[in-house]
Amino acid sequence: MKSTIPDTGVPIAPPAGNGGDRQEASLHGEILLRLRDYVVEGNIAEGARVPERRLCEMFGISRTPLREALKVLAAEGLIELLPNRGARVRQLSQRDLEELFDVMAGLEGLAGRLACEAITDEEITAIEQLHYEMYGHYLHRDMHGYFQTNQRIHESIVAAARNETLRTAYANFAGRIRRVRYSANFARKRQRWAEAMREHEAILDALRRRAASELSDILFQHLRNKRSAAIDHLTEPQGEAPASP
Amino acid sequence: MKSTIPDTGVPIAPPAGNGGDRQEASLHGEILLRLRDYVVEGNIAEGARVPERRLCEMFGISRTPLREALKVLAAEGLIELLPNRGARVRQLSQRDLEELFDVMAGLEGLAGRLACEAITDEEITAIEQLHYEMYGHYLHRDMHGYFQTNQRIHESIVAAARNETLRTAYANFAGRIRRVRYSANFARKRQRWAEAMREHEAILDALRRRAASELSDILFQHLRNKRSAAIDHLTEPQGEAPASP
DNA sequence: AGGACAAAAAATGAATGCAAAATAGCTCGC
DNA sequence: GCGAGCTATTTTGCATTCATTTTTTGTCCT
Repeated sequence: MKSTIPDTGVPIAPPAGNGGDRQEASLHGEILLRLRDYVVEGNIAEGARVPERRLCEMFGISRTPLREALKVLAAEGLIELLPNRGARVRQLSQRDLEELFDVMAGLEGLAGRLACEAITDEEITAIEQLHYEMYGHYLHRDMHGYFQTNQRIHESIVAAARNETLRTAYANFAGRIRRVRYSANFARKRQRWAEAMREHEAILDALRRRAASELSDILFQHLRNKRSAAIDHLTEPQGEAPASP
Repeated sequence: MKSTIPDTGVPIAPPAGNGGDRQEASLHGEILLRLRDYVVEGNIAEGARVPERRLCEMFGISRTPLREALKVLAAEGLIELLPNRGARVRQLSQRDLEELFDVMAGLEGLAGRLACEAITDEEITAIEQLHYEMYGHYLHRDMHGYFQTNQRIHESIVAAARNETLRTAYANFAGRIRRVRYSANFARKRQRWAEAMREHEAILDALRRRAASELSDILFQHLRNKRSAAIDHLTEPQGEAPASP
């Protein structure tokens, strides 16, 4: 059987040797980054307890900085804090997911609107490149590649909005959804896939024309449709995904 | 006796008697709410240090829960945490304000869009009532009343969106801006005021027709114009506010 | 045997203690 | 008189400790 927390047996991680390139002076900041990733990547089951003690050992720290990080993650909506009963990975109901997708849709729509005001031709060209790359993945039925490129496109649009506040909020909500996305890959249906490609064409077109309101609408609808696909997938998960033999 | 708190001699604030109707089981939660209000209401100057020790005495608690609350407020963007140098009230640059207003504009646009899908006739009637009330304030040049009613209208639209996630995010960003709003009251100019009233008419009209995209556009633009007024006000603060010598 | 109650164990929430860093204060030199 | 350098105080960050609460375990009664 498989524990919710993979016991690596490893005597803790290097205190300062952070895996990525980012760095944090304070311990709680470092822990926050690592713990957030740990949760977002789905290392703890939905609704399962977040064991303070275990994590303290795992990170090689005391409870104080860990608990500080937990409070922040709770504020971000990744976990829940039950009084006197510890932290649990937040369970997203179908309604929660719908709400999250709608907020993401709104933020992307906003990003598109703002991007129209500031985006350069070079940036548009770059997005076009990504678009063709994604089309290639689509033709080759490369789900993973498609997904990644798709994400990069949306991130490029958000980046083009030139709004760090928006960027941060977007990343936050994306993290909450990603937790789910790890377990269930949406958009498996061919039909939806083709639709998504057409929508992306429309996005590019509106972007080229810097049609702010129109782009905002299209992006919103695009995410809305993603939402439907995702919810459908959760409702009837046996859709058509031929699991690897 | 019931308290392990070292008697500072100061009566401090009532431990459980919170001013509002909300309640929090845990101390850090309680402190978080109170400290957030304390900062949002502008009790600490922009960029000023947030004195841990002082606040601990003020709330009658130890540093642990206070520091947890500080971490959360930092995550919310209200304060900044400088490594080994304590917390400071976040100083919002003009650019930060622009970004915040744009995000608010996007969220309100989203709220309007979603509201069109779910709002009831009764809710619209209620908003119309508020609108007339606000119009009265406008005619009487009652800035404060106008502001409050205006806020209630926007909150009503957000509420009508039936999206708690959006509501929470909206409240968060609104808090960040409110901190500034306390010090500088925007929209002092008569012209902008009249414009805002007209925009509100258009908002109501679109809402009645459940014209989602249109309402989204109008709300975005409405906030965008508010943004301009605010920024203008900051740029030339000698507008008509007689600062104390 | 099954369930209820009680004691033990563990986990949580908050306070305190301690080392390191930063700020302030002070002396000394120019 | 003024500034550089050193020391002392304060402040921060984290670990540890203590009091409660929850959860588990064991026992007893029906």
